[in-house]
Amino acid sequence: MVEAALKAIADPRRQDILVIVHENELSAGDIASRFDITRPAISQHLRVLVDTGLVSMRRDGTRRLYKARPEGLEEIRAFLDQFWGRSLDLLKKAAEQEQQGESDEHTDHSG
Amino acid sequence: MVEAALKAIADPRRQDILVIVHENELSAGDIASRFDITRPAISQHLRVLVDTGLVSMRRDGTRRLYKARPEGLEEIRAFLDQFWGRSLDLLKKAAEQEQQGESDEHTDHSG
DNA sequence: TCCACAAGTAAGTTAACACTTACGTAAATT
DNA sequence: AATTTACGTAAGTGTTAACTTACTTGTGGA
Repeated sequence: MVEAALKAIADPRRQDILVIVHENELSAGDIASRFDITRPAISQHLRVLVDTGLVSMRRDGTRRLYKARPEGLEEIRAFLDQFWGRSLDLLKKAAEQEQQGESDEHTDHSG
Repeated sequence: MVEAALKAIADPRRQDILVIVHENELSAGDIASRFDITRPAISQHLRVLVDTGLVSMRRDGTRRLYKARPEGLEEIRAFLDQFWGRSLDLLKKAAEQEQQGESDEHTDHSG
């Protein structure tokens, strides 16, 4: 379930939508008007975002209002936290030491 | 660039790989042996993980050893943090209050 | 140098997905 | 009830990507 949210947030268009509905609760048409793609396409993205719990929706007459759902993002954060067992802090320190030994990229794979 | 990492981590197979190479530095073949899919498939996943900075690689004779790169994950976390402007805390509080008003799912979309 | 081992690369296949246009649906207006 | 407004759904298309089976590359040993 959280995996679906991760997949959902990986899409750049949905990222943009999330940013837009972050502070403002907006209608589907309003959201769509800010993009170059068609309204149905936005509708489908909104569907994904609602299904994965990243956005909530409520009806207002003939319109549908969407807004970001902080809990959804929080789930992703929690998932990433437990992802490699919260030993992140330890590994981070190791990484900081590593930084002094090598100042280049992570791997060259040029051969 | 971070977006690519997000996309990379969204894949369940790569998530599994990340977990495996989280604490142990393993060879490509060793990693592949833990999955049902073919070795080339794993090789391609490893390529993606290295390219997005989530995993590092070093050569050891004829083998190639992979291990998780905490910095990569950290970048994703940082991205999510700034994603909706760190006002997450405020929204989280709002969400906690919201919990008392509604105990059901985020949206029903059954109509 | 010839062989074996470890791994990446190429090319092709299938499925997923982000789109499109066309159509259906439901609430407000007249 | 018919119309308008706001939106979702259906069906089809092109592209991406996760796989497969072959093949190539590179390292170490006899």
